[in-house]
Amino acid sequence: MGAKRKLDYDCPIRDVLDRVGDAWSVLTILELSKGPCRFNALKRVIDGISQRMLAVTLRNLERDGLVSRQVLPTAPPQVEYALTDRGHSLHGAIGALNAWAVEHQPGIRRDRSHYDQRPKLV
Amino acid sequence: MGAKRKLDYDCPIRDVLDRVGDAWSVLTILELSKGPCRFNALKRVIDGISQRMLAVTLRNLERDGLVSRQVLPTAPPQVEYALTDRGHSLHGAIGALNAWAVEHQPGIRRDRSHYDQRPKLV
DNA sequence: TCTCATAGTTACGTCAAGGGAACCGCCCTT
DNA sequence: AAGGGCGGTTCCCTTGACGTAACTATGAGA
Repeated sequence: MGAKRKLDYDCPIRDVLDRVGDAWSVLTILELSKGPCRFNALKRVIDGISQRMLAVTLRNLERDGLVSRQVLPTAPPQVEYALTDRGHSLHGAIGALNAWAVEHQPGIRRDRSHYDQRPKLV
Repeated sequence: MGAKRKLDYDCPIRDVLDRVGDAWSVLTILELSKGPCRFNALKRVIDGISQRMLAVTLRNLERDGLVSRQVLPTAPPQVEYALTDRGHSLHGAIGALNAWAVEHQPGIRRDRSHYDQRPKLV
């Protein structure tokens, strides 16, 4: 069984982790938390994302009701993406994790380099 | 550049996501949150994990100071893994995310199947 | 002596996530 | 008429994550 186990998700957190574990999803949510944004604007501001991955990511977020997609009747038609209420609440939850990360990163960094430098005393 | 971008992590949340996004890490933390446990005991209780992945996962968790590894002077030597304080606090943060997941899963499920059934009105 | 358990490591093959680039129709500007 | 931005889709190919299986050492028990 190669790669990721997309196994039966009776477990709710797995559903979330599938989204939160994906870096592009998180970055997209973080960007959209600042306000609605259009496709190419997102593409420009999310550093390193490919056009394809942005499309895929937005589709998944939309599918989960985290992001809304609105086609503006302009010419040429523009598409505006925004966080839904649910998306905003997930952003909050991610914020909590982010707070943990910010608080503990220095210690983790320290332990990590310490671990890497120690001899292999298997 | 295939698969995951292990890019420069100035961003703390990326560090966390690298761990939290990994299903095995989360499952391991959840198991260890119940109390210390030995290698093969973990292997038996974490459904579907391979020996190799458990070893890799534990190494990474230990490296980040989330899990401690203690060799017991028994014969044959047994190795007991346990959450550190930091590990416990991460377990708390994951719990928050889990709460969000439990609360929103029904809605997500609904939206998801709704999305899947709607015609492709591109 | 043979086998089992404990706690791994190493080698190898596979498979799908994701990057890159080309392509699409539409409209605007030059 | 030729380019350029918008909002994607489709294809191919690489690569890294992961499972499988074999191998390690040590000591207990039959």
